[in-house]
Amino acid sequence: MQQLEQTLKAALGAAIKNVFDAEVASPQLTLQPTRKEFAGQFTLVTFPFTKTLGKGPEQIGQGIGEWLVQNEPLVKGYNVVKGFLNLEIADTAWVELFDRLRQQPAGAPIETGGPQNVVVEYSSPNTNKPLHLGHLRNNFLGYSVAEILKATGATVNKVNLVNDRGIHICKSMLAYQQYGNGETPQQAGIKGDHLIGKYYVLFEKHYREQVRQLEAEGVAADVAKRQAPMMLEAQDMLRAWEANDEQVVSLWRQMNGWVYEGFHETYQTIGVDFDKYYYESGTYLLGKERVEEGLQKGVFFRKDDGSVWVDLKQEGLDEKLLLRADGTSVYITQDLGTAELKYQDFTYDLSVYVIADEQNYHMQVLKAVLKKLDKPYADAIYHLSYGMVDLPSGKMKSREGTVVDADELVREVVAAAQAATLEKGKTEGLTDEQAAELYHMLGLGALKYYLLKVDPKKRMLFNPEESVSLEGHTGPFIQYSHARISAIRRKAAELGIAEDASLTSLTELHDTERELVQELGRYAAVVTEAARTQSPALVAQYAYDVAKAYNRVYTEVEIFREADATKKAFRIALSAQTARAIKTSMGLLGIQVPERM
RNA sequence: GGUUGCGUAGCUCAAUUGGAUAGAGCAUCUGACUACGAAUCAGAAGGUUUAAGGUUCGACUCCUUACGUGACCA
Repeated sequence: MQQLEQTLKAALGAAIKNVFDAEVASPQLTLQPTRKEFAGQFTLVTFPFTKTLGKGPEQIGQGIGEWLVQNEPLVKGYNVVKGFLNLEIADTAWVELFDRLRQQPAGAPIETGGPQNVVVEYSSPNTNKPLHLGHLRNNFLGYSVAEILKATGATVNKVNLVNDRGIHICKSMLAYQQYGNGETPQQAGIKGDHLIGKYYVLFEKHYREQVRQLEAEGVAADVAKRQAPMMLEAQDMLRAWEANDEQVVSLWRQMNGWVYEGFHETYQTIGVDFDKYYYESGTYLLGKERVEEGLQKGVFFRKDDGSVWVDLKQEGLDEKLLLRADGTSVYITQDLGTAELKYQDFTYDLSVYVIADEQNYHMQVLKAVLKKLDKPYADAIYHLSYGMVDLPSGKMKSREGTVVDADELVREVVAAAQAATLEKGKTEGLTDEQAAELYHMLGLGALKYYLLKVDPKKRMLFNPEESVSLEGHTGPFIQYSHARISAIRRKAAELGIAEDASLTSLTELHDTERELVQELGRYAAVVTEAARTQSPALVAQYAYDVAKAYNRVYTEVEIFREADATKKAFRIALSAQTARAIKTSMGLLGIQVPERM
């Protein structure tokens, strides 16, 4: 389609030169798709030229349109509505475009001139509780953005930075030590991450009890929170951990090991993966070195109490703590170390951090601090800041128990897909194993699409009923379209109709066919834009548009009953190409599509 | 208090980055299966784009103010 637009733009330039004897820079010639209610496929807005050409917008449109019809074979007709020149492109051009599309090798990179060596950090869980709905949006986004960037020919490494140390981890450990009786995931019959989550909750429960007790004894609220025995013990444990206390470290290893097994299982289930893991326990010391470096360079300063700060007022930010008075690290300390490690490992020209928008300020600070340190990789850092997921009941709050657990949610969407499939009686001829695979594909397709179709930057509402819906603007709608096309292709194969027949004798298209070809032609532009803005939502919308356009063709024209052999061959080829477009764009979202459903 | 994001149909989301009569899905109503897969398609209804001003050929989009709502920083 780019070629087609290039040719058109060149012709438009020539038209303006010939009719109005003026030059217009090519970037000023912006073509947009013609709105449905008017004839044509491309529209030129002529308002911007009224000044330079000294004519009215309609006059300009008429002049250009007339010249194009006379001199440019691509343009078969035009109409002018106010300042809009609508161009009708000859069907032969659309057939040629289609022919080029289907001959493109699968997986050929889309050249965008964008970054070539990318690191995408996503997921990045804490090891004190299982993954929840918010992590799912994060995971699906990260995976999809990585795939989209790969499609532009970039080398992409997906990394997971595990937050495996700190006071919150010690809380779970402490509760386990006190109430666990050596329980293991195997004994308890639950996943390791859920087991640890259980003890984290237990900590909170007993801790709050102690705070209440102290308050009842007349201790002030903030003092009670700091002085509660369990909090003090957790802090002791953190110090012991940092001092490498053998017993504490060994418990930490054991419990984190259980969590990792649990996470791994979840990652496999939801179909995401990582090329490399980083652990904050392995990067925070390097971060401390960077703080030292900043002190030596004189870009950081030490306060009287010994804490280390950076002044970012020049950058429009504030003063920021980098190291506590007791020498222990804060979040940003380890982030400095991780950024450096990642650069050592991958020498990226783009480093994406998939992190919720509540950390906007933090990420600005990180980038600014790295710039202060004069790190070459500071500018390559990009915060893919996504909005939080709300529930119909409001915000998810772990303290109020309103958190939607990821594993449970996945089970529910798969069960819903199973129920719907059984109700429709579509399991005929499938083995139990194939059926289970299908339910999984559909359930996850619904959930992933639901979370990815919204602009990442925006906060979104999670409605449990809509997330498992299989109709309308959903993943399963698109999957269904693919399955239906597959049925057609199977039949075509049985009938011996080739998908790559020559189409040179085809000169006329049905309106719906033309619209579908135009959709198919947008693919490269959509991926380019999605990569630039790091927005899988654009790809999600595109996959839907393609499926929708195909379904219209399907009801409007006949395929196997078509008498004209060329038209029949074209429709089979169009079906095949549509299936390919659906499969690849859904693939960029991490969603698989079935052959039958 | 300071910084910052958001506000579009009853609900959930779009709107090619300043372009035409603001589009989809859900929900509601109507129509299309003895056909190639109805998890589909077609149609109806639904809007002062929170409000008021401003910028210009043109504003959901940019600017100002107010209101509502969220996040972050103390």
